[in-house]
Amino acid sequence: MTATNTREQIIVAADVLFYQQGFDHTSFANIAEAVNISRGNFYYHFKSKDQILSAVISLRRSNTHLMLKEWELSTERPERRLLNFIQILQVNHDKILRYGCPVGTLTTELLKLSHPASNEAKMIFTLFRTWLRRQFSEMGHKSDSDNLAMQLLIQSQGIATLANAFNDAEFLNKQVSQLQQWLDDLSTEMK
Amino acid sequence: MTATNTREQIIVAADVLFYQQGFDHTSFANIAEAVNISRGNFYYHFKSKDQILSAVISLRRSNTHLMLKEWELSTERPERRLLNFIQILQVNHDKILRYGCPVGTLTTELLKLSHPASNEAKMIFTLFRTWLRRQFSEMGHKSDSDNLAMQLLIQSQGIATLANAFNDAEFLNKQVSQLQQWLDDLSTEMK
DNA sequence: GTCTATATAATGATAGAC
DNA sequence: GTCTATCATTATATAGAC
Repeated sequence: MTATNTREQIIVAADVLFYQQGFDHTSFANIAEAVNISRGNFYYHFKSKDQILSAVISLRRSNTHLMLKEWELSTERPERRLLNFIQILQVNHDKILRYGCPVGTLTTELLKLSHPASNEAKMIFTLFRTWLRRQFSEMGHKSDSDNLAMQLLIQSQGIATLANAFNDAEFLNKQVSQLQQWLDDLSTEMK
Repeated sequence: MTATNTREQIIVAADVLFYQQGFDHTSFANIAEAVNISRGNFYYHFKSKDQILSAVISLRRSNTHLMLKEWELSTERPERRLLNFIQILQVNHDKILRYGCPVGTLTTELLKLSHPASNEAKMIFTLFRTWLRRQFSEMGHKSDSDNLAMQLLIQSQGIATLANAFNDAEFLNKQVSQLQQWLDDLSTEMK
């Protein structure tokens, strides 16, 4: 197996496990089992657990960045782009119910651990915030674009947390519909 | 030191530490240091770490129950009672910024750990949900009382998560004001 | 690049003296 | 009721053979 290959596999496996079990609770043994390598082999690719976390957060940041770019290229209409954001909750329906929002839960955990990487994790929120703000601005909501961006983040975080807590699929579907309606009202309002 | 006294102290110290550091990350050594007892003495009062968690959740449930009772006795007007709920975010301002919402963060963590006590933790959400529903119902919003209760929970969870992530006091204050305005509109709407 | 074997520290938990 | 001493287990991390 090539070096980059194994390294990539470790990052991807850690990404999933950190999401499902949390960072602190996930051990090298867990990741090693998922990738099918020995624990000792780890330290050829990463010097510490924190370095794996760094790599995972970098991956998430770049994936998020790519996703937002794609949404921007897929259509000229900002309302359509924003619809993509809302539909993350729908697309990742089952994962949200079981594990909540990957961005929110990781950031919250790292903050409680007083982990230095919490700032890096937070940047994913900032990525979304800036992108959302730009879409609202393009929609014509110049002056309150940041407020609207934060409203959408608040909603998605709250919905994910409660859908997870209550393990309620119907609730999740209903809230996504209400969010879509909110966005619709907001765009017709500007015409 | 009497048995109940030390036992109470352990529960209270664990309550704080679980909130600040998370359940999994908090060790007996941490709690022992806070209470100023030896690690061995623990097992006279609790058979396991899970039993301490159980006691902490029970305490939180009973405290929440008491608080809601008090709010109900303090005024006959449901809008005033609901205002108390919104103002938790204001009253616990600094804690929210540093550690997020105690109910949401514990429930989320226990779900990720697949911990059997997650259901008990979830009950605190249910306590709020039922209480909020009753207030909205008394306000005249009979048919959509549960939806409104969940809207308020969504907002408070989302606001707490993002205020924590961005460590933004101004954001928190502003969102509390907006929630109060939302509640105000909702109550004048019924007159 | 990957393995086995091992060092080291911390964890939850127990036993028994006082 | 509280302590010290200790056990078993797990964790991150290292050393060195292949």
